Formats: sequence, C-alpha cells, structure tokens
Amino acid sequence: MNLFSDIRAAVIAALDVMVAEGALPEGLDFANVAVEPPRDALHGDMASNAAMVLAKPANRKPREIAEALAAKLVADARILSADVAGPGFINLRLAPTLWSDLTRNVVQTGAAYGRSDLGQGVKVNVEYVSANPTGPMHVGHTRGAVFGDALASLLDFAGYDVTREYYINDGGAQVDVLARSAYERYREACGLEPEIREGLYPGDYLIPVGEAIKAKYGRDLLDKPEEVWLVDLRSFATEAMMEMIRGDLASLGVKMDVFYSEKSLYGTGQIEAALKRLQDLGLIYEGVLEPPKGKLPEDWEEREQTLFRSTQFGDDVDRPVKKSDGAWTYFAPDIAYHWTKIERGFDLLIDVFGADHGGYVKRMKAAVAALSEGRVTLDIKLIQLVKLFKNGEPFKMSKRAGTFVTLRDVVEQAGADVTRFHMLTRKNDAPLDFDFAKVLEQSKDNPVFYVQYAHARVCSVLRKAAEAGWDMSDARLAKAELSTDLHEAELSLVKKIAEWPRLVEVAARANEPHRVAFYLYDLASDLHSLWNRGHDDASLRFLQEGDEAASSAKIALARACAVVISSGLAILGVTPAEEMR
RNA sequence: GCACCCAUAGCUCAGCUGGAUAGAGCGCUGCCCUCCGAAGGCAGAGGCCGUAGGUUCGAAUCCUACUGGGUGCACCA
Repeated sequence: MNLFSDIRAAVIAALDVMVAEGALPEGLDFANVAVEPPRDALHGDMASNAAMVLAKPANRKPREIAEALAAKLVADARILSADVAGPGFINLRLAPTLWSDLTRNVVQTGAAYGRSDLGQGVKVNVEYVSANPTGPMHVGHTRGAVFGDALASLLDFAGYDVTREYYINDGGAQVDVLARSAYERYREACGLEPEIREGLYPGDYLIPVGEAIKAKYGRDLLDKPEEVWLVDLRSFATEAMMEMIRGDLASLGVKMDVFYSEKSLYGTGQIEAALKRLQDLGLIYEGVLEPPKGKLPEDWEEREQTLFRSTQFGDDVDRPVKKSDGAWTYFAPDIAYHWTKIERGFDLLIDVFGADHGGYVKRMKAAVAALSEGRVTLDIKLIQLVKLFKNGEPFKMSKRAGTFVTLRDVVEQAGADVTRFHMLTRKNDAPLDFDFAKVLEQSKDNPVFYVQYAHARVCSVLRKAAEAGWDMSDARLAKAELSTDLHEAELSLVKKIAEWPRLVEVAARANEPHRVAFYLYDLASDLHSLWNRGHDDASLRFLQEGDEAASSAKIALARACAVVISSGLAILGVTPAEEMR
C-alpha cells in the first residue's frame, strides 16, 4: 500500500474527468503532477502541485484549475478536504480511517511494505569495490563497498533485477609487482633474506602467501629466473589476495554475485571484439593527440596512437586504447569489460568509483554510449574520501609506515553495523569523517544507536505485552483499529510510515541510499518523541495497562514502525537490534 | 591551463531532481527530572543558501560568469 501513489492516482483520475468534461484541454502530460508530503504539517496531510504544473500547457490560471480539481477530489471518500493555497497548491486532508488502514496494511505486509515495481525488472549491474587484488581492503574501499552494497539492495527493493559485481584488476603490471613481492616472501619462508626492493609491496599480509608458495612448490623456485615462476605466482598470489578480499567483504556482510576477471579478457579475443565494434562504428582512428594546454609534461613528445573518438560523446579529448608500443592501455580492457556487461543483457550499468577516478568518468560513459549505441546508460557514482579520526585527532594513514587502516581493523573495532550505517549518513559525493570514538558512542547522538534503539523499544513493548499474556502477533495486530482521533505525535509517526514507499522510489531514482539512512533517523525520531510523551501523558503509552484492545491499536502502530525500520536497515545492511545492551 | 565534484546556522550535515515561512544533530541559552518509561525531556536564539547576473508564476535546487576548497589531467593502473 502506497498512500501517496494511491492519492496521486485519484488526482490523475480527477484530471482525466476534467479533460473529458472539457475543463482541461486534451493531450496534457500529467507526468510532472506530484503528490507530496507538505513542508508544513499545518498545510494538511498531502499536497499536490497539479494546478501549477498544468497551468501553462492548459493555458488556464493555476488557481482556477486548483479550485475545480479540489471540488472533484473531495468527492473521494478518502479525502476529507481539499483546499487551494498559495499560488495554486491543493492541500489535502485525508480521512482518519486511512491511517488505521495503513497501519494494518504495514503489519500485514511486513518486510514487503515499501517494495516497489519502479524498476520494472530492468536488469541493472552494480559494479563496486573492484579493489586491486594486491592487498587487503582499506577504509577507502570500505565506503565504496558499503555504498555499492546498499545501492544494490535499494534497487532490488525498488523492483530492479540487480547483479552485484566485482571487477578483478588482475591483468595489469601491478600483478607482476604482486608476484615479485610474494616471491620475496617465498624466499623468506625458505629461510633466506627477502629483498623488498623499492616499488614492491612490503605488507606483512604477503608472508603467509610466501609460506603457501613454499608449501606448494618446495624449494623448486629458488634461484630460478623470473620467467620460470612469474606466470604461476601471478595467479597464485592473485588467488590468495582475492581469498583475503572475499573475507574482508564477508566481515562487512557484502556478498557479490559475480567476480569478473580482467585477465579473462586477454587472449580470448574479447578486447579485440569490443574494439572492432567501435572500429565498425567509425570511432577508432590512428592519430596524434594535441599537447595538453598549460604546463607541458617534461617528457612530452608527439606519438601516433590508436584513439577512440570519445569527444563525440562529450569527452574533452579522444582517448588512447593502445600505447605507442602497441600494447593495450588500461582503457581497452575496460571497454571490453563494459561491452560484456552490455552483451550480458544489462539495461542499466552503475559503476561505483573512488573520487580519484573522476577523470575517468567521461570516457567510460562515452564508451558505453558508443558500444550500446545509446541504448544502455552508465551512471558512475564517485565516492569521496574517508577522513579517519581517533578522539578528534586526524589519523594519518601511511602505507610505508605500515599504519594504513584496513577494513578489518575498522570492522573489528567498530563492528559491521556501525561502520555501514555511519558510512551511509553522508552523500556519496561529500567527504566523510570517521571518528572511532564518536562512532562507538552509545547515545542518542549516535544515529546508528538512535535508530536501533527505536527498534529495540518496540521489541521491548512486544515482549512486555507477551508477559501480560496478550496476543500481539502480527496476525492479531493486522486487525487492530486505530482511533480516528490520533494524537499529533501519533499522526506524525503514522504519516512518516506512509512516506516509506515513496522514499524508496525517490532514493532509488536518484541512486542515493543515504536518503534511507536519513529517513530512518527521522522515523526513529518520531517514535522516540511519541515514547517520551508517554512520560507525561499515560494515554500515549503503547502499553495501556489492563486494556488489551486499546493496547493492540497502539502497539500495531509501534509494530508498523518497527517493520519499516527493519526493512530500511536491511537495505543498508544493518541488523535491527531486539534489545540494547 | 583544462575537466569533474563541492560551497546551506558557530560546527557537522540534510533538503524528496523547480514549490509555500530553508531543516536536523552538536554546541549555546532557559525551563523540567522525589514516583509512575531519564544511558534524559521540553523550549528558544541562531541564515543575504559563496558572490553577481539570467531563465519563470516560483530558484538553495536549472543556466552563465566569477570567488574559494577538493580531485584528476598525454602511452600509468
């Protein structure tokens, strides 16, 4: 049950009648007609902009349309009153029985309340994390992982057919570096002194990999030239790193559907095929790029390269797909990779990148637009940096000093729930402060705690009711009748619950899971507020001593709130607490 | 030099893709908390939405130009 879309449908129906009666011209587009929560509760329960949106195309005065529309709307039993206000808003007051209907419906629908068919089963591929398989995940990756995962869940909830995907960058030169670093650890495992030269990965996490290599190959690889072991150790070490990364992701509760290997694109003709396609479209040419304006790089020289005409799709310059020595650039397998996504039948692609990859956005979008001939859109979400703090002091990470903070560190200290929620309380394109002290604080100042506490309070009420020997099962609550004369605090809560399906759609359309987090905070706030009023006004308590019928109505409302918190938290990947300890 | 992102209360940030008098938390100020749900509660002050133009019934939101901050900038991944 989506109260907003129901009422919007009523508005559209009324508009159709007006068209049929000649009060409005034929052929109007109602797409922009919205029914929204009003900014101020004094204005009513819902507001529509219909008259103002249609005024111009209908060539009528907004207030004129509004008056006529309002007159039609009040005929609907669900609509108590429709008043025209301001420049042409129609403020609606709903029949009080609707709140009761809604509450029962939420309890009955349970976790499915708020699910939407907005996505129409459109196949969407969300690629996120895609950390290089050269070491453990660090905090920066963590935010991307949490964001991507929540976005995927959100889209799933909104009716998309979602695939969660991780692109393993196991094809490039960094994997050679990894293999060489692992080889040194292998020598170490064999009792030799490792030579961790400049440019190799110094991390301890490769020590067990070295031991594993020894366990597999014995001393066979010692004193052998690189050609002998490089290929084997590349895949061996990559496997080991991916194993570790999978573990990191699991500790955060992130589970991918697909791990797609870059390496698998090489030697299989896939890169060539993707490039061939661009070539056939006339978008590949041999040429020389203009030198960049401003300060010229020291070693700049003219080179002829194979270029992709990304400028035809809004990029600033055409981009090379081959180096001057004929090898592929990194961009080439990326093109091929995205081509496979298109070929695998996805209608919509979303890439979650770190903000430092911002310069890559235009060319990637260009490639997807070109390959799919505009059929598939690629949305790229850039994730800003995480700034770490410990007790208010900035906490600098340095790979060299070995003080970089891994995902595991964060999850072990803060817990997956806290980490996830906190990282979603900011827009993806805004930098995020992560202060261990603040994040772990158990008080109402901590949004995670605040939201979980609201859920726990409802659970506590249900437990108490059970202790009193009352049946407060969902089946029972789904039949409860709420008063038609709700207190303002109760109304505020039930209206917020009514907004959930609408919020899901808005958040999904914008690809912005943080909106869910903020909504949950507001919802929790309404519940706490109502709860607190129970101090002074016993009639507002959920448990009405000795009055099972009255209690069931109020508990139904509380339960509905918990249902929404629970499914909202599920989208964020946070477990709802049953009790606070 | 160019491109992208950001700029909203003292601080940290929302603002539902153009709607009504711009919101929340922290901090600040005041009141309440013997007992009934206090790891508290209620209320208040605080704003030229970076600046200047433009688009229209209407702009924090869209466009342009500035200012200030971040990121990235020929074959690296």
